Amino acid sequence: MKLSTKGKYGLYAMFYLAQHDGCGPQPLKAVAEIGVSEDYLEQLLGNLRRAGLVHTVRGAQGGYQLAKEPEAITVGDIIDATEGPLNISECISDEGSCRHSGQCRTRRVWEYLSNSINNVLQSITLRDMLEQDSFDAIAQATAKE
Amino acid sequence: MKLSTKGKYGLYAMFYLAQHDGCGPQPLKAVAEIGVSEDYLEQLLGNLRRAGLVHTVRGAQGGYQLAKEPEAITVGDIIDATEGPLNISECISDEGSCRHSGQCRTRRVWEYLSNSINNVLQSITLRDMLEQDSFDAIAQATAKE
DNA sequence: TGAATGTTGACTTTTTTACTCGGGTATGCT
DNA sequence: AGCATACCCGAGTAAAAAAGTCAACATTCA
Repeated sequence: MKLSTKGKYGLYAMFYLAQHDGCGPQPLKAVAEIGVSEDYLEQLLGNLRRAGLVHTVRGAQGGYQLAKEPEAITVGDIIDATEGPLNISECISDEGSCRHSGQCRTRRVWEYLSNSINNVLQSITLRDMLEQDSFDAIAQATAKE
Repeated sequence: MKLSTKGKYGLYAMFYLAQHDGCGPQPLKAVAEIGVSEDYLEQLLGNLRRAGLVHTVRGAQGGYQLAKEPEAITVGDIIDATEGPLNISECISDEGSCRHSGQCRTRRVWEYLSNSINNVLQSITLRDMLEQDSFDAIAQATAKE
């Protein structure tokens, strides 16, 4: 189970925009400094725009900027917009795919897992990422022993 | 982000073995009733065996059975054995891949997410799945609102 | 008008998934 | 011993998804 590059670059890009929040629109070329080709990044920012997370200004001196305050954007929002909704098992989205009795028990496991992941992703905002201490407080709960 | 069929069938198979725990070795043909070809299932059970989760008996009247008590096997163990270890971002496993300052902030997010998912997966045992009430108690904490 | 910048959809390449297949090895039964 | 019932292993393959590229277009500013 892993994240695709879309979610990864998507978060890099959004964090970049959060760091430059209030400095006017950032052109694609600047955002691409995070280490991804402009052509590919363009697609991701398109998804983020359609999800209402970034605002764009076309034309010269245009670019991308956050559509909301950093505290109003969660990591979950970003992953959702770039990777599509979390789908651990089609068992959860497709009602018809569960036939065997044994499978219904596992279905509850996927459900529980999905909920847990979503809760975690929704609990972290871009503001938390900007402020080291804020994130530390969140992360502390589940640190490795 | 999604699970592959390996993890899914792996859990189905292990749950099947848990249901037949103490009834002697279950032949591949019987386990395949969960709805997967014998050829494919064989691979998955091979991984589960190498991970020490199932015990096999070769020859006639042979088959597969749990290597430990159901309460000693977690969903995390099974996913690990069949899908390989959780790898949200190579940022966490490969030390060299983190160069930009912005990426290091996101790295902590992946770390936190990985830990959270592992905690959830490790918290559910096959015994919990066998006993409905036991699972309900675990799942209650993160139910949807 | 022209340079800078975002928009769009199609296309290609690469990687991963999800299998299948064939030949091997071990064991129990008669 | 011989045969049937099983598990064991690694190679091969087709389909799908991911990752990235590209070309033509639309918008805005100076």
